[in-house]
Amino acid sequence: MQTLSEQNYLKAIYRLSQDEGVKITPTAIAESLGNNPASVVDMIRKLTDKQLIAYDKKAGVRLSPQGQKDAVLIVRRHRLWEVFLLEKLGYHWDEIHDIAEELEHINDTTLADRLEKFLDFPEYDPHGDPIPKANGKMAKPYSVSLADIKTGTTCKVAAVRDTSSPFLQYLLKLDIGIGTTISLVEKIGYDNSLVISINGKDNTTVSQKFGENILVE
Amino acid sequence: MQTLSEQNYLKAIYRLSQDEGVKITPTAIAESLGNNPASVVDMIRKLTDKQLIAYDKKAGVRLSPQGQKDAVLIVRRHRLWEVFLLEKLGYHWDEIHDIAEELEHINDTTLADRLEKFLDFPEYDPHGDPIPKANGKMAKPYSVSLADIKTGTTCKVAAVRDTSSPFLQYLLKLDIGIGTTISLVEKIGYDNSLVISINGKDNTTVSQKFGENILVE
DNA sequence: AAATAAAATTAGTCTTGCCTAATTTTATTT
DNA sequence: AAATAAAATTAGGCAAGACTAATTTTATTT
Repeated sequence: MQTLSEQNYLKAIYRLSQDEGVKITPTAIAESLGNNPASVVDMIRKLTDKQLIAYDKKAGVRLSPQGQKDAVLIVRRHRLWEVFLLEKLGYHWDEIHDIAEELEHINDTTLADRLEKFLDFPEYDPHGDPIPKANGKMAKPYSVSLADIKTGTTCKVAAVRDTSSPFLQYLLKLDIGIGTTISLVEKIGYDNSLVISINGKDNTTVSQKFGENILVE
Repeated sequence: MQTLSEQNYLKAIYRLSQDEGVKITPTAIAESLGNNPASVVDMIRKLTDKQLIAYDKKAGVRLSPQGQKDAVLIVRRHRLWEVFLLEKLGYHWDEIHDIAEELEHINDTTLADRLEKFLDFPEYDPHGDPIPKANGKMAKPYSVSLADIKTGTTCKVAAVRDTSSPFLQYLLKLDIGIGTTISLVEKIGYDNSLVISINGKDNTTVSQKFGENILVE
């Protein structure tokens, strides 16, 4: 098994690899973890030695089959714990990420499977991210954002891209959660702000950045 | 807050301080953690600087009020997680200690309290150890062992002193758990072995060490 | 009380995982 | 293509937390 740090690197690389066609560079990993690129180079060497990743200057960093498996397991644990914290312990969705970030590292052969069963095999976590099954398979993540849809369309919130507390608290204030109905009333050409109607209520204007962080179906 | 290592030292010192009247020496701590005494001396300095312990050559190591508080909180978390693992996830009592050992370090202001509520405020953990309340108070631990009672007496298993997997698996094989009725039929003078009857069934002979690790009421 | 044994401490080392500063390599402009 | 900017890498260092070996202090025997 890996150290805590190694696991966090694997997770970061996995997350970056979700943006298909984007090369995973040391700098990108460094930014993602808030570390110095020099530290990343060290860790790339270590993870390469352990055969968890492969690094090629041209292609960037890629997870090996084993690295992929390990990363997915960490993500699985993270998302299952998030469901537990929300559903069983009554946390709000803006409070669970950081705690799950610690819980995900607890490693026991049957823990994730037992937790999954206890939670009745949830498909998605409270932020709308699909939960990998024990075999590593999972539903396709949502990918269409509120900023992508056509003016006049109505959709439902399926997931959030940003799981940070400030963003989620803002959503709470706007009364937006998973399943909320949103209509895109107008796109402001000047700065791509979005005028939306939440659950059929009065119009609200939100930024492009905001819209990009809400995934819909 | 403390590092993982610091927390483990606090916990070890707390555990040792449960044997009243016994001086807590660097060597004792080292043995308890499987570390080298030299490492313990380093950590004693660090914890002293942080005012979590006080060290006096004569009196040995003692927890400060803050250190005591922190240690009890770790124990509280450990025992609550053990209840969770057994009752909610269906683990057996010989499997939970090591997992709880990791879970206990997860630090969030409300996590332990929420977990306690979710578990319906258990008083004892699956090994019979009392669970500290949020204010640090807890029931008195059981202290009379099977080796302490008089021949001919019948009692109930209240707790186990040894929570290691081998011991608990042995108990499983003997069909002994918390609440099991045991009668002490005879003490063998030669080596203090105990002849016992479990739940009124045929006699079994167990060692003195075994008897000392079973606490009864 | 001296001799011996045990415990505590110090000194120095190692690994992990991070850092900064300097340098080299690769990309992007002009 | 040369100049410049950005990214990657190397070198050297630091703190935490462990270790071993050597030394000093304290306890226990004889």
